[in-house]
Amino acid sequence: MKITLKDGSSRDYNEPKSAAYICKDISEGLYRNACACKINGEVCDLRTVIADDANLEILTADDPDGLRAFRHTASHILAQAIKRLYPGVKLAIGPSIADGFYYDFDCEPGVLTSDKFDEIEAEMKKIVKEDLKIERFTLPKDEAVAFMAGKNEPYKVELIENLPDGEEISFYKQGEFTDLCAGPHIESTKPVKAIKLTSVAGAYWHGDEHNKMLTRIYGTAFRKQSELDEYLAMIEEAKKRDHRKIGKELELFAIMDEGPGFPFFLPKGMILKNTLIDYWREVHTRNGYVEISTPIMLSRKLWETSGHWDHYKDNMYTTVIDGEDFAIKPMNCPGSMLVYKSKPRSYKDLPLRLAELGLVHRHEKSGQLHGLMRVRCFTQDDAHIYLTQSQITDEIKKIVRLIDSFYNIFGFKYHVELSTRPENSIGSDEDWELATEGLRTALDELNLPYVVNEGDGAFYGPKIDFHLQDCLGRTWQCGTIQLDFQLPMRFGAEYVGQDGEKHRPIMIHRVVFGSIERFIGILIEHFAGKFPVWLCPVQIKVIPVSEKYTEFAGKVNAKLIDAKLRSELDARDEKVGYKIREARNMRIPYIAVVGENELQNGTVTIRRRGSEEQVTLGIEEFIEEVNNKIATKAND
RNA sequence: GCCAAUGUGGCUCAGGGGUAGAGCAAUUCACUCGUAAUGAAUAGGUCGUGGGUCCGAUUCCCACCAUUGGCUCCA
Repeated sequence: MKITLKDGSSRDYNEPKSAAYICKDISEGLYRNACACKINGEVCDLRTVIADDANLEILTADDPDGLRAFRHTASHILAQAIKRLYPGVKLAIGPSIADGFYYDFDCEPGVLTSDKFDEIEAEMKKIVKEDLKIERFTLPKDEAVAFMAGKNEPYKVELIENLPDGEEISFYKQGEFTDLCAGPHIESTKPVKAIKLTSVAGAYWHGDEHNKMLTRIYGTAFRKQSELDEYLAMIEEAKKRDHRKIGKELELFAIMDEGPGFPFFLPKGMILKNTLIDYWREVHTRNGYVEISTPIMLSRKLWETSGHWDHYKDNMYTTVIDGEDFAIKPMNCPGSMLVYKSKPRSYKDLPLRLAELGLVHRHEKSGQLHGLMRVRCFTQDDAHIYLTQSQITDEIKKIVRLIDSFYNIFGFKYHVELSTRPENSIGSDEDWELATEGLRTALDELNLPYVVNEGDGAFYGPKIDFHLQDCLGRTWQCGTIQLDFQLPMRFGAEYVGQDGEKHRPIMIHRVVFGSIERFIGILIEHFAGKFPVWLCPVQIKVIPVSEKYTEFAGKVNAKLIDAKLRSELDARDEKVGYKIREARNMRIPYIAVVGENELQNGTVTIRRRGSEEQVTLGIEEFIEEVNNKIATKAND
């Protein structure tokens, strides 16, 4: 047989050989680092025996698939250590994940807690040192069930029973420990030299909250201690960008015990928020949107018509006014619908784009609140677009381009998901089909890569979601575009067509920021508080060298404020160095120092954020520089 | 909501069965200063809340609230 390698070279063998054998044949060094391989493009175990001509690629821990195999082995080592230390614990599942691995265990409460990590890690290191050879074997399904039943592992039995009949079930054995596993795995426990358990958490069996909660231990693993140390240092650095920490430091927002999930915007955070909104208004006006504002609280009857009372009631805050039920709006759409219906509409009005910066309230469960990212009241930069079926694809494309252009300003990377019909939904199959195809077509025509999220749509229609990343790589849904045939029908919305007949419009719900609160959270973490100048709550700090120059500094500051720049005077009786330090800590982009020289010449000596260099400029010249920076919305 | 951890002055944190400490911030005074912390003094906390155990609780136990990491859910 002929084995073709990644570099195009090939090797011939007269009899079937394992990938591991061939790898060793290529190079001992490569073999030492090999974790898995790709045979004809498919990720396989190194133990896989190749009998025919094939393309072979050896995967090391530098390759994502190789690293996955490596860390999957680490998760087995964790399970083995747990079984040694706590034989009564039952095994569930243990895959590798983006930054490491986890394993789910069923145990009595309090058995597996983070204070046991030292002990568990010590046992894991022992297993690594033992250099246990990892062997793969398969069993027919019934024997596999019997095997795991014999080991008293009910979760494994359930997993096997759910596998297709007639399939050979694969197992991996290392020393006394055997686990049900599809693989691939590395060949021995020995290379897993740098392991760290990172956290413990509850996780439902099969991810279903009706099932038992298991204990999940998260960890990560590398080939070298230095790589692990580097990773942990990187995580520590990333945590310094946490919007909750920076939000406090820069006095942007606060969340008080008196209002869990209800953020307060402080003066500086309010500038950030308003600046974003100003820009948003400008762009939307330019793009044919008109703005409305609808009440925060509306009658139960409205929510019954919209379907929210039946489908969203657990998340709504309600009250009683004059003996009648009211709900605080969790969404803006029904209000928008009433505005649409407030007068007769013509086909000439469509697409009608009604935008609203709507403050919505949703009762999120206590455990899911997270700084500004997940709150109980937030401002959606909402818009509802009423249009005809033939206008759908074009309009969706326009919105996608709009969202893309917004995110590009900040340099955000995002990924797109298309979510389809959920179980708890309203509307006909035909409408769902039509709506989903409309979204799909727009994405396809724009050549935008996306993943499909089956069953994850809103109860009234499918959606396109835009996801942004926070400092730790967790993704948050921000922009979304939802197509809705239901609400226009429920509310009996109409327009008069060219034919003089009444027709039903289709509705698009869309947000760009998503929630302004969440978007600001992402913004803070993305820039680590070093916002582009146009967004900075304070753009310039004017610092007099001593009290003698406070008056002059005040004049400079006033001039900057007159030029519509956000400038602050630091008139405190402190040394220059002290005030500079503080201005830097506040990530202020321009520090303007004035003393005798500047007083004589009518200049300012400035320091730009990120630079130690001092430049003396005329005041007008400085104003021009800052204005240019603002106009371009440039990031640092 | 579920699993686990945490909760000490405005902030960051130490301590610990005999009713609390540091640094920064604040206030006052002195210095009048040229690019990442001038010095001194003063003030500030019933140790998240409510119960319980104990001669005595901030410390131990229970409940609740909030926060953090996950799960589930979601903008």
